[in-house]
Amino acid sequence: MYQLTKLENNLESLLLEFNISEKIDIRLSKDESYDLQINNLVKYQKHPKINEILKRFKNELGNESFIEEYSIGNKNFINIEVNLHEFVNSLENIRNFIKVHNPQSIIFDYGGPNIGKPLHVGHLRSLNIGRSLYNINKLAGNKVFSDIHLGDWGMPIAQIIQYGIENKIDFKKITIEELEEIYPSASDLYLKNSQFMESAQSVNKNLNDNNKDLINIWKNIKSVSLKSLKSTLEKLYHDFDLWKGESDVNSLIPPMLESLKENNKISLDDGAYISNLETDPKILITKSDGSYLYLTTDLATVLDRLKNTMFDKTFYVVDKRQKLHFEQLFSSLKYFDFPDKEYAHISFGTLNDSEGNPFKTREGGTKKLIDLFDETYNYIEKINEKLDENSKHILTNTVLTYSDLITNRNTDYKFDLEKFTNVNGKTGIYVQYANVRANKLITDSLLDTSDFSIKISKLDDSDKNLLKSYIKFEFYFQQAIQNNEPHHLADYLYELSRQFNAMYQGVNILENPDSDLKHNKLINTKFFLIYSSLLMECLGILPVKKM
RNA sequence: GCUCUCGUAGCUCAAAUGGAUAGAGCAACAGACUUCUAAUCUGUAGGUUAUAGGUUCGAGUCCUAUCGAGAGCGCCA
Repeated sequence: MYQLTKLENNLESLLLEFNISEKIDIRLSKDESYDLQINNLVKYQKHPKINEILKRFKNELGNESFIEEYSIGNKNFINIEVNLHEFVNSLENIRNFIKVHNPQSIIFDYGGPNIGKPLHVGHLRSLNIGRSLYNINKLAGNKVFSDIHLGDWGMPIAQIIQYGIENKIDFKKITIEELEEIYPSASDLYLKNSQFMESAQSVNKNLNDNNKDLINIWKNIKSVSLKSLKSTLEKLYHDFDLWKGESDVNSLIPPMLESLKENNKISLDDGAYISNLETDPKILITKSDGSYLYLTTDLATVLDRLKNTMFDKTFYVVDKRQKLHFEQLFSSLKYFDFPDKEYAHISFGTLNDSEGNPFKTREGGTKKLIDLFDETYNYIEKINEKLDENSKHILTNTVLTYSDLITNRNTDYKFDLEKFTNVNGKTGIYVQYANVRANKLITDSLLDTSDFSIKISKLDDSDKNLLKSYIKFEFYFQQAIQNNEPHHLADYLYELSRQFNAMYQGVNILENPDSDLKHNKLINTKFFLIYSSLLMECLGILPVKKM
């Protein structure tokens, strides 16, 4: 952790004197009576100079003011108890402690909603995980860009246009409702009717070639769709820095392909261009009619970003079934000699209904995200009829976010509305409730917030448990940012909230005759609010004022 | 057929990348309310980590096999 960086460095250079190159890792202790542990010496139990090493370690540990006490157990596990007084004095600075040393520039690619159809439940995870990682990296001091990366090009659009042409639909007057009806019919027809398929493919080819009439139709569709998309996203408290789409890179593709041909990176196979990279399966770059694929536009998108957005990394927040696509994309970037940058597929599992089956409407179609929002909203309304509209809105988004982020992103999970809206358990409602209680307490107390000191001797167990839990923040934050896994922070927020509630419930704070005890608990509450709010920010959750 | 994930308490999930006695929540059971927001809190019980081997000081985590579940596999995105 931040306060112990110096100690870690000292211990590392100490070991170097014994020709041991070892990264010292101070971690949370498994032993309940301690806070931190160092396990690095376990593997050197039989080192000839272990006794001397231990002696030097004891010297270093003894000189560290942040350490109250330590013990070296069997097998040389080292346990550390932190000095609460020193720790409490540093608590306010948590926002500085989580800053990275070398800030980087990161693009978050949300793997695009398709403009032909409304946001469906499948988009929820990409939005939640993406927003959380975006916030976490921003708090860490990295430069971040979110790009919704719309699916506004390719076969789906061509299918819609061809369907519209055949059914004499006036695209200038088209509504979102009509558009939403066309897409399923068009894609259904595409699979069943080979003549329609050919026509649609020809539309796709002509779009790629910038046919003016088709582009005008496309513009109408996109504008109608985007308006609806933005209104749904606004309701879910999502926004993006970049509203780019696949269409934006269309003009970059022909020169890119020319260059790849010149450099002998791609060649014809059954009329289509495939990568010359030896892979199984082969990587398809264009279709045999010359039109483009998912991979073609993704490659060109990287070119576009290299030109317009300085970046060190790109994170593709896209579901795990597209693993092969991203493996192909990343190996192609390398094989095609694109500039060396970091690319990662932040994959996630499927969101299923409470039975564990894919989410469907009663009619069997894909379920709209806005419908899931409305159902959750109505459910919360039933539980507490007195809530104002804004609180219901925030709580709805809390439920949709927290329940999504509490699980490891790669695990498939079941959306169980009854479970997720329960105040008991690891739910968004529970963490909001603790935050509301704490806020009310501070407001009613008229606490002087300039004095953050605590009387250590007057702390009871519930105070200490809560205070010591703040030690874990940096560890979980690091876990989250290193592995791109928000669930560590979601789980930790529950732990803090539970411990706050335990402290709150123990004794009456405001009416307490012991003024030191009262002061301690109010300051502790203040700390809880700092941490709880910061965690909510990490997760993309707004604190509710009352509930 | 090939490739890749996964299998942890009755249920839903964790486990800091190989560290000590595998942790939470729900459900169950037993308690605490003329409340600073009880939409709460306290306690009890629940495990041969799918199975069988292996690697080493140490394995839920790594390797091999078997069983079981899911996903992907050039002209969709």
